[in-house]
Parts: sequence; C-alpha cells; structure tokens
Amino acid sequence: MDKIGFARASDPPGLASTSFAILGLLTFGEMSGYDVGKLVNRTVGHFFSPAKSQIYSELRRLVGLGFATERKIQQEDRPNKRLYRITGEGEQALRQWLESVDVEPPVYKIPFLLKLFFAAHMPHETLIAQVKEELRQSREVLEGFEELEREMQDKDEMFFPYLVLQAGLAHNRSQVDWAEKVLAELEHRSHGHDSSASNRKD
Amino acid sequence: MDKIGFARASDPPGLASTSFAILGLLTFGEMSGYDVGKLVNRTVGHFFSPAKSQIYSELRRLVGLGFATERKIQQEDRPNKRLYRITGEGEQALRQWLESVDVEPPVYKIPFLLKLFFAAHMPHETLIAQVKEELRQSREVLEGFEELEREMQDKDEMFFPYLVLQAGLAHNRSQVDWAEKVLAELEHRSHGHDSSASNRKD
DNA sequence: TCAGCCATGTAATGGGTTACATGATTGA
DNA sequence: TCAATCATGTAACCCATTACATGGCTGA
Repeated sequence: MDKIGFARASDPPGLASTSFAILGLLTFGEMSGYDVGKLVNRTVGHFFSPAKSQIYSELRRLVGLGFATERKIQQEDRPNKRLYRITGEGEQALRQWLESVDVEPPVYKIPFLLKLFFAAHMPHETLIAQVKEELRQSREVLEGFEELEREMQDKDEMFFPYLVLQAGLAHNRSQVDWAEKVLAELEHRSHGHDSSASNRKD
Repeated sequence: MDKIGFARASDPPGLASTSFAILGLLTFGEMSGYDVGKLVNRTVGHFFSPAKSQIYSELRRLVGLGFATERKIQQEDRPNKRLYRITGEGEQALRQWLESVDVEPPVYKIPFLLKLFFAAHMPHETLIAQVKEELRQSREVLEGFEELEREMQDKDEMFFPYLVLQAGLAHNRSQVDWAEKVLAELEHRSHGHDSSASNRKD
C-alpha cells in the first residue's frame, strides 16, 4: 500500500507542511524562534506541534530558501536572539502551498487506542481506570477549547482559526461521548454476567 | 512547555508505543514483516501507521530484546522471509506496558486544518474546493468504517477492536458534520454580504 | 532561599519516511 | 502484453524528539 509521497512533482526542495506552519505564523509579524514556539502553543498546537528545536532549524531553512530574513539582536540580561521576518518570496510560497490541491494526509498516533485494542491482555479493572483517566483528560481539553471559543467569538479576524477550533471541539465532544459509553459498557461487564456479552447492535 | 518525556524512569531501552503495536500484533501468531504490514493496515492502521521499513527494524529490535524469535525460511518463487514469534518475555513486556498508567499523549498532525487556519491568505473559491474534497474523503473513510462495523458486529473476540472502531466512527462522523457546516458557512459568505459576517453565536 | 519558570537557544540521538531492488502472478 | 499487485525486504536520508546550557526573575 506504500503511502503516497507528497514532495513529488513540485519544488525540488519540497517543503513539508511543518515548514509552512512556521512560515504561516511568521505572517503575524517579526519574531524569534522562542516567540514562534509560544505562538504554536496558543494556535496550531493541538493539531500540529513541532518540537522547539525543530522550529529553530526550520527557521534557518526558511532563511536559506529566501522565504525569511534573520537579524541578530544583542541582549544583556537575556540570551541573544534572532528575529525572523517573512519575505515577499515567502508569502508567495505560502500562498502557493495553500492553493495547491494536494494535502498531505493526516497522521493520528493515539497510544491509548492501541492499548484498548489489545486490552484483552490486561485486567479489566486496570482498563477501566485507564478509560476513566482518558475521559478526564478529554474533558479537560474540551473545557480549554470552550474557553478559547468564548474568547474568539465575534472577533472577525479570527474567523478561520475559529472554524478550526470548531473542528477540535467537535472531535473532543465526540471522544468524550464515546469514552462515556465505553466506560458504561465496561462497568456493566464487570458486574455479573460477563461471559454472555457480545458486540450486539443495541 | 517542553513536552514531557515518556521513556524516563523505567527500562533503559525504553520502548515506545510503536514497538508495542508490533509486539501486540505478534500475539496473533507467527508472521513475517510483510504480514505485520498487512495486519497493520487492516487493524490499527487508522490511528497508528509505522512505515514498512520501520516494522522490519522494530522486529529486529524485539528479537534483540528477547521479546520475539526469528526463523528464516527459504523460498524459491518468493523472496526468502523471516518469521517472527512472540516469546514469553515478550508477552510479559506487553502486559506490563498495557497496565502501566502512563500513556504517551496522542499526536495529531492535520495539514488540512493548517491550511484552513491560514485560509485568509487564499482565494475563497480555492478554499471551498478544498473543503469539499476534505468532506468527500471523510465520507469515504466513514463508509469504510461502517462496513468494518458490520463485519465485526457480534464477533465476540472482536470486542475491544470494536470499541476502538467506535472511536473512529465517532471521530469521522463529527468531522463530516463539521465540514458540512463549514461548507455551508463559506458558501453563504460567497454570495452577497461578505463584509458584514462575523463569528457570532448562532 | 530555593524551586520553578521566563527567555533563548544548541547538540546528540533516535524515530520514521521515501526511494531502491527483485521476480512471480494476475487482471485489463 | 503490460501495468499493477503480491511478496519480501534493505539503504539512505531527514524529520523530530529529548537532553543539555545559561542566567535572571518571581512566587512560596
């Protein structure tokens, strides 16, 4: 099945979407690698989270390609820093990427589901505890999103980020609902008649 | 914010969940790397998909740790192969991982949402086309899941995989609904009064 | 007064991907 | 008859993560 590649018939350097994430954030203004990291956390972090050090190397790469410029700032109390600014070429590259029809397929890596998949090999009680913990975490994330939603409401310049947030909200709500059902089902199974259960359509 | 690490105060080799995914699949019986790849596609592939070559290196690693054994099979018409079988130690390691409370946090990497986040930099029409395409794909995946659901229904040994599948179904349904709303909103905006829109609570 | 966070990054290492090989079989 | 798929894997490379550094500030 050999996953299709996405750096193919286009630019030879073939930037991946991580680079564009950072390039996109640079449209917010000139900033340091550290600033980019902070911005990532508050914006695209929930569906795209490069490690700090990768941010720095991506920034250098963007400079190398002419998509950003760098200028060094000496500081005394803080470590020196480099400020990056997107160039016209960079903006053009961003737009080109946005408009291109090929989108890299999403990647989901969810260790919890992996555990559940193999849960036949673990004690029932342990599983229940883990589902509860998962549920707790999902609810927590959901609350954070709802808070964000209130903040973004009616802010016109946030229109697209708001739509993205809606996707996150929908996802988390669906996972909370799901986890509740799973938990109920598992707890039901703990009591009494556990040998006659089956995946029947309710 | 420096992501917390998950190979910390435990076994020095510190296997990541990818290794356990493969170890878990080996509980289904002795098989080749190629077989593991096939199984991945049909089982955990939607929330965990290592590349082929990684499967091979993980298998070798598992052998090195004593969690699996390898035996070579000569073949004439096909390339030779190596068959891997989980060991008692491997089963124990798997169980230990399953029971441990720490779960690695999930990773979501969704380039489409990234594009949407920055969609202010692209033409409205292009965006609409891309949302449509995304919607189409989500529906396709959803149908595949629904098919799988029918196949797994009432199969008792599929109880946990069935629960996992439910998570996938819930997720995809939520994303289809979301995409439909987004599309409606965007199309509404194309016609007429586009300058007065805002993220108001409906 | 001391742990922890702010602020800024670099170095080392590993996880994971795409590209490369090979020969038989099957469907259009 | 020719491309696609099955069947099996290796080699090369890059993306990404965790660990390491450093010094001032801030809250308990």
